[in-house]
Parts: sequence; C-alpha cells; structure tokens
Amino acid sequence: MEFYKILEMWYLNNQRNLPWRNSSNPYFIWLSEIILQQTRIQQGLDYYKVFTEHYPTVQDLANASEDEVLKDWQGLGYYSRARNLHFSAQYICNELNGKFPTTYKELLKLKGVGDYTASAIASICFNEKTAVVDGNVYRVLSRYFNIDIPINSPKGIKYFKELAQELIQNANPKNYNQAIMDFGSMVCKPQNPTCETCVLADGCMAKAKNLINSLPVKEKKLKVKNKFFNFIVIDNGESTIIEKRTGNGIWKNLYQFPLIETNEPVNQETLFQHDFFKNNEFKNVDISLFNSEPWIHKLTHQHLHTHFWIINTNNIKNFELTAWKNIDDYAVPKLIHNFLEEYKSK
DNA sequence: AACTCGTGGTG
DNA sequence: TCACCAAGAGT
Repeated sequence: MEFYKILEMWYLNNQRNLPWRNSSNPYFIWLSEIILQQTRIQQGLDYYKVFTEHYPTVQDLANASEDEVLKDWQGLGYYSRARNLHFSAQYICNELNGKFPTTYKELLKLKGVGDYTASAIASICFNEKTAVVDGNVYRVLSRYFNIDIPINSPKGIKYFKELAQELIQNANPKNYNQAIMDFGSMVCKPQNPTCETCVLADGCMAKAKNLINSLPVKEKKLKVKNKFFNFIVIDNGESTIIEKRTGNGIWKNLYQFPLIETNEPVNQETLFQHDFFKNNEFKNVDISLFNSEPWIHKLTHQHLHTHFWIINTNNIKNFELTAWKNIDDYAVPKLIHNFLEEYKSK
C-alpha cells in the first residue's frame, strides 16, 4: 500500500477528537492554526475556546481593540501571532469585504500566515492539494526516507516541502495532512516512538538502519543571552504605574512596570544612578527589594534575571496611575503576571 | 539568511 | 538540571 494510503487508513481509526475538527469554517480553522503555531495542543485548547466564544466571527475580531485581543492571548506567548491575527481580521473585513481567502496563494498574503498555515487552511477547508510541513512532518519524512538534511536549513526546508508535495498528489488533502501530523505526534514521536506497532514500520528506512534516534537532523545555533531586568513597582496603596512596551522586541504592546534594564546585575546604589530616579518625585524615596534572589525567566534566546523593587509613596504627581483593582484589565507578560500573584498574596 | 519571538512539557 | 521540542512566521 502507498505511503499516503497507510496514513489515511490509520487516521480513520486513530484521529484525535479536537474541537476545530467539527468545523470547516475557515475562520475557526485559521484561529486554531495560529494558536497552535509552536504550541502544544493541550496548551492551546483553552485559548481556542476563549477566542471562538469571545469572537464568533472574523468581524467580531476585527471590531475588537488590539489591547483586548492581547489580553485574551495573555500567557500563550509569541504575541506577534495575536497582533497579526487582529491585523489580518481587519484586512479581511476592510479589504476583502469580509470574505475569507479560499486559496493557498491568497491565504499566504495574510500577516501571520506562512507556508504551513496557508497549506493547512487551504487543504482542510477547501481541499486544495498543498502539503503541510510542520515539526511532525519533518520527523515522519526524515525517518521514513532516511533524510539527514538539516530541517532548519534553507536546503532542508525546500527539500521536505517538495517531498511532501509529491506525497500528497493522490491523497485526500484534508485527511492526509491531518493524518501525518497526528501520526507524528502520537506514533512517530521525538522520543520513544512506538515503532513496534507502527503501521509504516515495514518501509521505514531509519528503522531498518537503526537511525530513528538520530533523525531528524537539526542545526543548532542557539546562543542564550543573559539580561538583567529591574522593575520599579510604585505603590501608594491604591494605585501603581504601568507602561506599554514599545519597539519591536519581546512582549511588544504588552504592559509592565517601569523597567530599568542592564547588562549586569546591579545593586541599589547603582540603580539609583539611573535616569528614572533623577528629576522626578522618586528622588530620595524608600525602596525595598521584593525578591532577594533574582527570578530567572527563561525564554528561547535569553534568560531574564529579574528583580522587583517596591517603592511605597503617596507623592506621585507626574505619572498616570493605574488602580490595582484594574490591573487585570491589562495584558502582561507571564513574568509580570507571576509577580502580581505573589504581590497580591502579601 | 541568520536572528528573534514565549511559555510549558518531556526525559 | 538541562537540552530539546511544540500544527512557524517575520524581518
């Protein structure tokens, strides 16, 4: 039996029951695909529920504010997904008259929709023969065909896409694409794949050559930087000061306490040298360190060594205040959310 | 084209 | 503990 047919048959009996599989509404499929980018299904499920209920149509999403969308996205990470989702919803409503794109080529024009997501929506909703290539597909194909081209190299990306595109030619694209992904996550897993009961074991070249554990090949070029964050938490009993992050870096458009970022650990004395404590009412105030040991927030490319400094003062005139009771209205990074939970309970 | 973007699970 | 990974995309 052909490769695609084995997977399609396996899928009939083993597919996962996921909420978006009850629908072929491209808006819902789009939501699910964006939420699941680089995200485990279990982690995304609650967010899918929130977004489909809070924004039942693409118009509802377009009519919301970005702050509102980011608040609903809070905690899921990779926040550009939420910003692009919102932007594209407005694009669909304003430029496309509310008509969702129906082809791979048109879907690719949406911000936040790349090759994978365009292929997924086109195949699942419109039965277009465009092969998805996600982490699961890289793993299944690299093992079955024993391909050691690095999957994160330009050569590898091109090679696997072309191979996947050949394999889908005689298949039912909607079922086949979802089949190979489910298969990759349930059977051909990164660690401890269940080769003993695998329906593709007979033709699997990696299994025959005992190379399962060395495939897929990935170039690693990750260097983690250490950064030192000092958040200044003003507290007059009822209110505090927060600001919106700008620029294109991490947590863009999310809220945080005023931040003093340094390349090295700082003591209180050095911290007071910073501009924030000059020319304003925070000169000569009492400041206390909330956490003596830094909280180390680990991101993919950086470790944030974080201290929270508390300033209790009633003398705030030149800043806009935010009431503590309203603090939950703002989208904040997980790090800030964790602090708020700790601070609240004390 | 290398680098960046979050958070959580896994062994 | 730590490296690796997760329905990738933008710049």
